Formats: sequence, C-alpha cells, structure tokens
Amino acid sequence: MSRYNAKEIESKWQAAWERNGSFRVSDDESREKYYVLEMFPYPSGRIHMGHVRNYTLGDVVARYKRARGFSVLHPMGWDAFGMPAENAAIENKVHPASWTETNIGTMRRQLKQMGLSYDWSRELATCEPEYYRHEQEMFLSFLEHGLAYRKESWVNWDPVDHTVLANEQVIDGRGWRSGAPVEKQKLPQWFLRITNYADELLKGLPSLDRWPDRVRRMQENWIGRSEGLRIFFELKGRSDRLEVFTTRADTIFGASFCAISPNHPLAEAVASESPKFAAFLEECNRQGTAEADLERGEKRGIETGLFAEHPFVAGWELPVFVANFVLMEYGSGAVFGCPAHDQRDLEFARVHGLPVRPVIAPAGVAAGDVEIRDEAFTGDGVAVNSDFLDGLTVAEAKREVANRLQSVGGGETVTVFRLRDWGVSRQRYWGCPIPVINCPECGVVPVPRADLPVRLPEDVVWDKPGNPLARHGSWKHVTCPKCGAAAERECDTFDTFFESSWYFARFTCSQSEKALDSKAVAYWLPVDQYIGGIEHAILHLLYSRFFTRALRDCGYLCFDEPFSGLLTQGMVCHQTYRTVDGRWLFPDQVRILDGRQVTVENGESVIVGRSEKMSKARKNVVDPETIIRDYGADTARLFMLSDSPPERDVEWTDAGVEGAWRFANRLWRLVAETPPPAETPMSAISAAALETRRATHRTIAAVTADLEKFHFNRAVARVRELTNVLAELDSGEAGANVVLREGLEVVVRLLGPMIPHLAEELWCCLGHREMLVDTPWPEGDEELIAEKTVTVALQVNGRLRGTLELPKDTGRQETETAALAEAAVIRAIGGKTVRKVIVVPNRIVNVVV
RNA sequence: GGCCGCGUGGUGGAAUUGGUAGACACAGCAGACUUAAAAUCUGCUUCCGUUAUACGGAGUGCCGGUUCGAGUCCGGCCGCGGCCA
Repeated sequence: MSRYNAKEIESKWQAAWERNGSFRVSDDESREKYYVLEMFPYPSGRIHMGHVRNYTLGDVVARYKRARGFSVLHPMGWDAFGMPAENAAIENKVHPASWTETNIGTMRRQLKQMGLSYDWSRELATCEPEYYRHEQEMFLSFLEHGLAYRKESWVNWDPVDHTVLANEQVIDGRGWRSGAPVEKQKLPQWFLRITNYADELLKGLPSLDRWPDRVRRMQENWIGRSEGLRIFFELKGRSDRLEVFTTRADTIFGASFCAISPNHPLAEAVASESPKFAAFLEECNRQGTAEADLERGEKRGIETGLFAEHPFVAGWELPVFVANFVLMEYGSGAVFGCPAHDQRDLEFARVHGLPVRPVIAPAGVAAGDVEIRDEAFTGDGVAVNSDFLDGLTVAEAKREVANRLQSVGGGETVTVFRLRDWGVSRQRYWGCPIPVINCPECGVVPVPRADLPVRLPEDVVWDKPGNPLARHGSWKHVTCPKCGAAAERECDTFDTFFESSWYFARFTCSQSEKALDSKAVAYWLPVDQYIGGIEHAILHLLYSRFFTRALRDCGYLCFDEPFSGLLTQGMVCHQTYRTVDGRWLFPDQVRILDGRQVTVENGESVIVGRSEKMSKARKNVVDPETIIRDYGADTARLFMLSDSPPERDVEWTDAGVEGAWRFANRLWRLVAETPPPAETPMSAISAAALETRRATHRTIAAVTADLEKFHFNRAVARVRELTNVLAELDSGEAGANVVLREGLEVVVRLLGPMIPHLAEELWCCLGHREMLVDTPWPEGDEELIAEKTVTVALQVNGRLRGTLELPKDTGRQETETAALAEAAVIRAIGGKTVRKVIVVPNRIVNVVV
C-alpha cells in the first residue's frame, strides 16, 4: 500500500458518489425521513472556515442518519440577493448577476471539494426568477389575507447604502453593513404583519425543545410581551385625550409629568405653531431608533405647553413634554413619568426640576422614610402617599387602578409587544421586485398572478447613489392592470430575509412548478435538524417561524414550526498578528523563529493579539482551499470536529491541523499493515484479544450515543482511544488478526461520517466491494458491551484509598467485606472505629471512621 | 441596570449528571530508530513534599453551606461572555 494521498482518494470517491447518485433522494420513500439543513451561504466569493465548520457538522449528521437507515434530505443553495453584489457592481462595474454567478461557481466547486453529501439536484439560488416568482406570489397571498400592508413610516435610513434598515439591522445606532450612523426618514414602506403572530410565536417557543434555551430566551425577549394599562388623560383646554401606556399603573400618584414621542401626532401639531419646537423634533429625528441607544443617550425633552389632568385628582395638572426617549412604535407613544420609581423618569425630572414623590415603600419601611436620591426604587413594596391605594402591594395596586379606570372609561388593560411589524421594503436593485403597481387612479394594484414573475431588468446603471430601478424608464413605467392608465411599478425590492424565510421548504421540491408541492412538503417538513450560526438567533429564525405560519394561513402548508431541532455552532477564531507599526498580518506572513513570532518577509518581530473570530479586516483568516490542498478535506473536517464541542468557539491552529493529519496517516498505516485475517474462529481467541473485542463493541455504543447528542469531539476521542487499543494488541495473541480486522472495520465505519473519503478508501482496502456510504451503521454486540467486572472505588472518609476489581453486580455485603479486607483500606482506617460503611454497588465504597 | 451562560493542568477539552477529577488530543521533556534531519515508535507530563515503580498532602475562580461523598446542588463574592435595556 502506498502513502496516504488525500487529493487522489478524495476526488476518486467524490466521483464515485456522484456516479452512484448516493445522495439523491425522492419523497416517495417508504423509509423514515430525516431532513438536515445547514444555513445556506451568501455567495460572497469564497468559502471561509465558518462555512467549513457549519457544513462539516451538517454532513456528519446527514451521513450518520443515512447509515442509520433514514431517507436523508440534505440540500444546498445560495442566498443570492443582497447588497455586496450591488456594491461590487458600483465599484468594479460588474453586473450583480454575473458577480453572483461567478461566486456561486467558485463556492460550489469548493464545497464539492469538501465531499459534502448534498443532493445537488435540488440546488437553488434565490436570485433566479424560478425562485423569486414564488415569493412574489406569496406576497400577493399575504396582501389578500391582510398580512402585508403599506404605510408611511419612520424608518432607519442608512445614508451610505441609501436604504432602509430594519431595527434589527441597526447595531449601536449604526447600519449593520455600512457602519454609518443611522438617520430617521419618513417613507412609504411595505410591512408584513408579524405582530399578528406575536403571541403565537411566543407560545410556540416551549415546544421547540430541541432548540438551545439561549435562542428561545432571546426570541422571547425580542417579542417582549408585557401587560399593562392604557390610561386616557384629559388635556386641559382641548377636546382630545392623551392615551398613555404604562406597566406601572400602581405609581399613578407619583406621576409628575407626561411625555410623548417626538413622532406623536400631538407633537407634530404643536410643532406647526412653533419653529423652536419643530427644530427640536428635527434633531430627535436625526437620532437612531435603537432602544439601547436611547437609553444610553442624553434624556432630552421640551415642554409642549399642554397639561394633562391626573385621572384621580381633580385639578392636579401634569405638564406634557416631548421627550426623545419615548418611542412612537411602542405602546401608544406616550407615557406618564413617575420619577421616584423609574430611573429614566428620575433623570428627566432632575433636569427639568420636576417633583419626585415616592409612592412605593419597600416592605418594612415607613412611608415617610422612603428617600430617593440618584436611584429610583423599582423593587416590590407597598403603596404609600397614594390615596385609596395605600397599603396595597404593587400587584394589588395595579389591579385596583385598572378596575377603577375601566369602570369609568378612563382606561383599559392591554397587552403590548415590543415586536414590531417587519418592514420589508429596500431601496435596492439586487433583490426580489415587490409585485405591485402604483396607479394614480386606483392606488396600489397587485400585479396579476398571470404576469408573474416581475423580473429584474438587466440593463441598469449605477451612475448615482440610490436605487437604479427608480431611474429605469421602460421597466418602471407601465399601465395599470386595473384601469389601463399610466402607472409606475413599485421600485423597492424585498429585504433579503424574505428569501431565506422559506428556502428550507422550497428544497423539498425545488423543481416544482408550484411554489410548494404539498406531497413533498408533507413528507419532508419540518426540518429535523437545522444548523447554523448563533448570529441568526433572532432575525432569520423568527422571520422563518413567522413565514411558516403566514404560509399556513394562506394555505401553502399545514404545520407551525419550520425547524424542530436547532444547533448553533460557535465561531472559528484565530490569533491576530500585527507588525510593530500596527499593520495587520495574515497568519501565513508569520513564522516562528527561536520560539518567537516574526514576519516571513524580513524577520521583524510580530505583536501577537488575542484570538478573535476570523475576519478579513483583521486578516486572521486561513483559506479553506489552501488547507484542503495541503492536507485534504478529511483532515480539515476531522480538525473541525475534534477537541471543541460544536456550540463553542474553536481556535484554528496549525498544531491542531497537524494533529488531525497525523491521525489520518496513522489510520492509513494501521490498515496498510494489517495482514489478511487468519481463519481463527472468534470462539478461540485469547483473553487479551477478547478484551480488545470488547473495547471495539463498547466504542460502537459510545460513539453512537455521542453522535446522537452531537458530541462530535467526544466521538472522535472515543475512536482515537479504540485506535490506541488496537495498535497495542500483540499480534502473537490467539485471534489477534481477526480481532484487529474487526476493530479496524469498526473504526472506519464510525469515522465514515467524519472523514468520508479516507474511510471509503480504507473500507475498500479492507476488501469490501460495497461502498461504505451504502453500508449500514455498525451495531455493538450487547454481550460484549456488558461489563463482566467493575472497578469499585474505595474511600475512607471520602478520600480515595484504592480500587477493587469485582464481578459486576456483586452484592452490597460481599462488596463491603471485600473492601474492608483491602490492605490500603485497613491502613487508612488505622485501627479507628468504623462508624458507617456506604456501599453503592458497582461504584464505590466509603468507610466512615 | 435586568436576565442568562461560563470559570477544570502550560493549551483545547473529558468526567456515565452527586460516586476514582484531568479521558482524548495539542504543546513540552526524555529515549529508540537514523550518518543526520524529518517522519514514526516508546515513556513521562496537575501542583507540592518525600526515603521516589512506593507514600503523603493540596487541588476544578474565591468564601461558606448541604452530604458518607461536591467540578456537579445551595448562598454570597470576584472575573469573563451573551442577550435585552
């Protein structure tokens, strides 16, 4: 046998699987289905290590489940719309379509090099009209069902990318992609009514018991359900009332002002009469709308000159302010301020010289002793200085206020959500056109279904910032489908989260004429195991959950949750390197000389920074293709699975790759050096050989359990352990050959999902005609797995003093007797009185003296 | 500020969920093979002490508690991370 040549065997087996159609599946299988899906990539150019990790994890699951007899759907596609393509068009004068196509070509080739078990016949790219035509149709259904609507709305405007951003895309007040400070603008926008499903999305979370708790909690917080009271304040000298939302109705007697959002209609009314006031509003609008941002920022406000009457005390007037920390989108866009019991209100009150009246006293503190200095009291307690509420607990007081106001029409209990409707309009070219036409006569007219898809025009130019669609003559100007008058197409395109909200369903029937083939959908969905980065914990996963429900209500499918299982993998990190003058260096520009890192170029010393997520900006990236070229895909895959559990971050190191590479070679040699089996019957093998056999069968059981739980690092460790045991078996033992061969076959089969090419090659070398990929998962022999003897730990006063080999299931009494006869135990007791002996059969004996 | 998670050798990480802490690796050290190197193989490798194939002590961020027994459970503190404010 020659040396291990990864390149050769990898392409050999990739071709064999393809010839064999190994990973093609159809939906008329009698076998039980298993749908494993990894988050599809944005075709940015080349795959990175994050992809390698994500797709390796998915492939192990897919191949393992396949070996276990499932009909496995494991597809791959491209999240192909998005701004980088358009930015490339602007910078390099390449059309987004061809830029995207080139990138897909490169990345598809790279993924194929990794030997991933995809059914490539189901491949899709979301920028193809064959894909997006269906989501245009879905959008029309949403319109018909009242799940999509258009409204003038304040939006987060990214002044660099010239587009609207969803709240989720605003990070620390900046655009998530451009990093530019976000501004507010008022534009007509399309929205999806995700808020209709707020309660359902929340209530569905507990059923997702194979999701990480963390992700469920994040979604729960994001949806942000809270119950409170809507209070109507009479405005002095006006006929209208001010609607205020509060979750702390119990503090109503501590109110000292009301505050409305700068976007509140009342504020806008006042602004029309006062230029100074209007200037303030304008300033507020320049701020982002991110909540955390408002919280940290300066609490600013200005008096409107209006006064609201306290609902319970005639003549008590509260000044009404406009304040920058009140959001129009949450509750009713107005609050009452109780400085003593809300930190934000307190800060505001101090600035504006407003009274601070404590109305809740902590348990055991007298009413007069409550003092508020720099910190509001937000804990539980008893109402004080509050008229009819005095003596009630916070919860009781809330109820009382609600009852009293409701009975006189002064308020009502309401449930509000932090979640807002999903704005899907983007002022961009490279996205799915929104299939509506704006007619001056008829208003918004949906494009008739027969006219779908609304294709993106190809002849566009990026000579100015903004959306080229809006400047495209022949595409934009159409006749109204309803009245035939001159009209304009909607020039906005969908947020790209639209495409990724249903691609998982399309994979079940990617060639279907219909958007979703009901038979395929019924067979394959929901996804049994979804795998991807934690960064999508909220947005993509929440949108997909919403979309599934919306599609259900429009008759496309009939289940609620798209992903039954979710695994969120950690990031791939690498040390960072800089030159003395601060320039970032790629890892391959650094080498080690006398235990110090220096530059390859001229041997200057290098500053080694902490390990961080691989990113182009910090240059701490390793190109997967280089690794595959130098070591092979199997080594890269094995490294990704070893050492770190999948949900944790993994540090990419040369040493780690070398370790995986060494193991691959060791396995190769071990098989190469194995002589053909002698005809020893298993019944005639030596005791030592039997022990080795036991280890083999125990490993099958252990690895199987580990893979079921996605403990890939443990599974790898188990197999390495077995390999060590096999290597140590003396070839002179009776039956050594036959036991060694059995052991190696098990090793190869257990590693099949992880290092598929090498395993396939070794399986072939071991004399098998059938491909490993078509070979069922090994089963451990229960007889051999069962332990005959156990090691019992011996403790005296909780300290380990020795161990004892006993037959399994030795009785309590016998175990105790045997333990007390041990020399080490007798020595440790040292003649003292034995007070108690605790015996846990098969485990431990603890002697208390 | 609130909620949640995590702190284990020089490093990544194991530990059957209350029962022998440190599996499996990486790095390191010593040895074998070699003219030499690489590769490979063998041994050692938590720390401290010692009479050193043996024995004793300490040890899972810190302090305390429950228990025959705690990395694991409880309370408090410190540090790191995440999400939400």
